[in-house]
Amino acid sequence: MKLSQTGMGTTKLNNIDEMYPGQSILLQTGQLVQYGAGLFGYNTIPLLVRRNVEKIIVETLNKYGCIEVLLPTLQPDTIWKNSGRYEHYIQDGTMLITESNKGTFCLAPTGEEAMVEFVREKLKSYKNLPVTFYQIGEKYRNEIRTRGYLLRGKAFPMLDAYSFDKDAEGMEKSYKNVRKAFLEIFEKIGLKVIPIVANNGAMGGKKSEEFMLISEQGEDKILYDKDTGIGLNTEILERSDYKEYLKEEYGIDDISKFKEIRTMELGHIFQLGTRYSEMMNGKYINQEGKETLYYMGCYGIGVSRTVAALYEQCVINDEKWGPCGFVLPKSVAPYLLQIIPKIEDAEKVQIANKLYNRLQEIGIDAILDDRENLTIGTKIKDSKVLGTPYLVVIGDKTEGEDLIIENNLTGEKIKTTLNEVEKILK
RNA sequence: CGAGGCGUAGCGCAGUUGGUAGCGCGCGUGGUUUGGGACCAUGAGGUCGCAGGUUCGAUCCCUGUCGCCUCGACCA
Repeated sequence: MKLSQTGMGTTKLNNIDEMYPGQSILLQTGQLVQYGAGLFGYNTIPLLVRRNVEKIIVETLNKYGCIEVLLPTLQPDTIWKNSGRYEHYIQDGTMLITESNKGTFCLAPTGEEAMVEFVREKLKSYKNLPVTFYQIGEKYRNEIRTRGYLLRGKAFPMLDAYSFDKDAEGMEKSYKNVRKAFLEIFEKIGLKVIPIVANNGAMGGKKSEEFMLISEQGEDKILYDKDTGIGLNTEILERSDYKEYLKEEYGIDDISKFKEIRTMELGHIFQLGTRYSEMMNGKYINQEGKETLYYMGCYGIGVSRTVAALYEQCVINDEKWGPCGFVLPKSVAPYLLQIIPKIEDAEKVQIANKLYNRLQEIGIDAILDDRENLTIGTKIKDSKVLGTPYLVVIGDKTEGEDLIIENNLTGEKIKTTLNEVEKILK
């Protein structure tokens, strides 16, 4: 990518939001654009980060045997009326609807209804079970109060997965499968996320866990035991049967040692049992030829929230400048290297172009800072604003094709040559 | 929906005890620069959120309204 073509200039940072410095920087530098409360547009780099996160999710779930599909977000109101959730979601204002001369349509806040409709045609026999379908699609929730930019918005991409099983035992197995996949996903992305006991709340069902990132920026409070790694959402304590619930479903006896910490909920998984199958008449034909209710599980990851959490986590907090940019982890950084030539020196520009073209040929995306009238210092700062993990300056100190690659995270400088750069980037 | 705060140039902000507006950054042009947000000169850019009211005159005062942010309530 040639930086001059992106329109993504940078600016001096001012008055960074103390609570969410990362997203504040994204907004001030035009990488995110706000359209209203909880409504955001993405410039190319955050968009590509989001795609990379989605790619990790897709590849991992596929590896765990899940099947990707895509369901419509704009849905006829009938499927919500049939499931009985229409009134609830309209009353609490969560679901947005749009009227037309062809009837009323709902902007789906979640996907259970659509998924049960989807499998109705596909999973007629026990021979088709078990299966887990998933999609990554935009969800719409008219939140009463948005919060923390992308952390709680009104329109956001969400991974939602649904497992269908013959019985409770199968459901437990599917649940564990996705649970493991989720842990792997967050590990690959580079976020230390812990699964904790959650209240299954409005979703009903049996067992439920949330995938939490420990962070003061989160809106959840959990009780957590550092030594055992076991935690639970404080919402649980509002249940009258919480002691039995913890003991029976999770084998937790004693929570006296647990300490309260703040976290950000990035994912949530549920064992639904037959509750939704009953509501939506989701049935298959069993071995005896009888119609039987599915045992379902559902699983979600807030994709944009994960991207926001990731950006917030990799903010550079400079002693002199304060929060002044990012170093994105290599696992999701769309561009690994920022090439900064001394633009007035034709020879250096030529070397920079050669490097850029060569990397492009071998499939490594780099940013070439071809903007004029900016000092090299400014461009180095900008590599951090954009979150690029490595930078190389091609200027007066550069001799021929010998290059010095700088690691933006560690500050380490590594000598290499134009033809061997990729060895360092890997 | 309860409580508080804020709406002035693309971004971040001043300001006018009422006489239609400035600063820094960014942007255009000319020049000097170029290894950790360079500098000089010169330009462009605003219905001061919107609507009423008071006034000779409102961006400023009053009323209403809309939008945004934070805390609370709520929440797959």
